[in-house]
Amino acid sequence: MTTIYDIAKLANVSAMTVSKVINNTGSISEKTKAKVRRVMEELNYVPNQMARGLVTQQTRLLFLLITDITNPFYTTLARGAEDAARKYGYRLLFGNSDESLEKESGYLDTILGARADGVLFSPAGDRSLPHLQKLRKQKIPFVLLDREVPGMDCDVVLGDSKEGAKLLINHLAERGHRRIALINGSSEISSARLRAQGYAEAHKLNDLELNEDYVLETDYTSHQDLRVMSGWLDRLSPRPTAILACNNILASEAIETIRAKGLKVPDDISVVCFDDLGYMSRISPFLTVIAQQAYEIGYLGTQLLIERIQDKDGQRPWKKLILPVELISRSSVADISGQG
Amino acid sequence: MTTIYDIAKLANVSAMTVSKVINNTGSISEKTKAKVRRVMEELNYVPNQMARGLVTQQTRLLFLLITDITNPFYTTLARGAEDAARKYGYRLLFGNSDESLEKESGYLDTILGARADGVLFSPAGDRSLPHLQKLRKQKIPFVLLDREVPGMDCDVVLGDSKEGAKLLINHLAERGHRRIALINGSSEISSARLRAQGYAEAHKLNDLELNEDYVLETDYTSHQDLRVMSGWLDRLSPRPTAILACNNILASEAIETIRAKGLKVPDDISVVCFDDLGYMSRISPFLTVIAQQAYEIGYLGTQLLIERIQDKDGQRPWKKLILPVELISRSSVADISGQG
DNA sequence: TTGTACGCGTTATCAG
DNA sequence: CTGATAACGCGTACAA
Repeated sequence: MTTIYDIAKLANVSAMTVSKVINNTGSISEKTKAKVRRVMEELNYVPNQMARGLVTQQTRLLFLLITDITNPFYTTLARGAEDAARKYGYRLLFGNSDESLEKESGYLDTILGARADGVLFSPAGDRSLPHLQKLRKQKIPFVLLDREVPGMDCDVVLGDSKEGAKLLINHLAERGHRRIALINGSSEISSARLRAQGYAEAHKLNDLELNEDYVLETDYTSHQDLRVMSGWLDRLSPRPTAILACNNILASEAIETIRAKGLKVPDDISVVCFDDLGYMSRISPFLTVIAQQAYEIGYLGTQLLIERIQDKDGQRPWKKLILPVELISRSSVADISGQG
Repeated sequence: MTTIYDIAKLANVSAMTVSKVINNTGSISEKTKAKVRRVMEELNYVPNQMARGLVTQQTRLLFLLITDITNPFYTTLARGAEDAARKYGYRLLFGNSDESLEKESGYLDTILGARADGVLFSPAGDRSLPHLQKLRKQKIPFVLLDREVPGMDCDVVLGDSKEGAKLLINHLAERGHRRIALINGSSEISSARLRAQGYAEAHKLNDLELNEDYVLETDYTSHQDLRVMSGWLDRLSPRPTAILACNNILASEAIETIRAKGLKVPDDISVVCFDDLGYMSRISPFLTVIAQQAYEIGYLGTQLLIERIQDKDGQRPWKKLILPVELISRSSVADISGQG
């Protein structure tokens, strides 16, 4: 591949002159600049970022690790991160951990090996802690997105999970629901814990009875979810009149489970969940959801990260941003306040 | 950051020995290996891939460039690519060009600069040709996904767009539709052209009249789409009884447009499109679609790419894989064969 | 305004 | 089995 030496030879200058032209450092006559640039064009020269990074000790590369690339919440978040990165002159690369600690670890090696300048990290769960510690030890700045990890002080940007759960329960309670089940993600995920808390608190506020059987903990994205849900729902007696699913995928699984039993949503069971479905909601405005500001979480997180990178070894305190959520009411909830 | 020299010093060996332990090259006594490994653990050592890549001239990094990260078609494709890459010991990074040649060009620089071993490329359109030529000139192997680019001979993996369009038109024709509009993507995108062809051919086969006014060409993902569609639909007289949208996003916009006029889908206008909605289809099994084998396109494309990479300067012919599509019939099509 | 020497962290080559 | 040396492509510091 072409190097600055190839360019230098053809342009009859030294390699250093080429380097200076590329980086606009030092002072080079317009004439030489033009000449060098012409040769670079001809040879389709692209600076080797590895060599460059090796000497400058920075890559201007940001890395975004998300846990589910098929979830509109994360892809919208990615868009926000991308826009912010672009604005500040950084490049952004994505990785998808698929909720797996193992895959996460693989991406960590990629990140560490590539010496990314910073990382936007949506951790698979609390057990991601060692991964974060690794990052910290190598002094690579990172910002947690969507999920916190106990034991790690750092910048975080979150949606207001607890408040979201409360809004959802209130919404259901207002419509006469008193038996509301919760299909939660793993309790090793901070947002799932917060949502469970909101669920519980809202129950007290609305004077609803809490029933442990009504709470199901699942892995996100598990292929077993459907089977587990089905058995769980069968065992529930009396049947809940509503289900709060902790993300859109769980909601889709819940709906499939319900329908497989010949029941209808919302006639027999209402379903609400966290995270909107992007433009898919336009096609069938069905699910009542808590919409998080996904784009903003990505955008603000990236800004925070870049500030950290640029204010090297500055000792200002960690920031924790909690963005408000919004309830979008559609048609997956039945009003049963007239009955019973 | 820790280097092999730090390790070497602490382990009382030379840097070379450390390198050999890392790469399992040469022969090192088990004892030294163990010692070196212990020190690496302690210091959380991660090899610098930049330095490594500089000397080995390979990165074992693959790059996947997609045009819309929020579209389930591409994210499913990404999953397939990821799995294949992992299987063969490569790392996969994503970029999102957002249908923009400019952003695509930015990612191209990243890819070229990072000296990726290979690229999975879903081009923004025909005008991506110079980008591909750049890649070719630098001898970086690539495989085109989902879209071809005229003038560029290379490996390609596609869904069968023409056949898909035909299936959709046949499906509509069988249900009595004779005025079917087409909302297409830019004619600078190969898949859009093929879909238009399939649309036209199926019209002839079904003895339907072709009406140019019934064909709308849009940018994918344009914010203007909604306004344009609205005006276009108003001008159509008589109104089409069905619309074929060339991807799921266009379909969502079409549906929104239709509903904004107080019309119903499918009662007043039926809507079908390309690409399924992933798990979202479970929530509301509404849209009748042509499902492409997104996962397989990603997986096979990656396999093809890796073969190319490993069989360096082999002169075997380019492969063009066209994967079959499947029509999934749901409820966005009305049967009007009984009426007039 | 331009060029030389050196080092970034690693591996290939070859010598011990 | 282990180590010294050069080289990968580039930028910094300094010299010319």
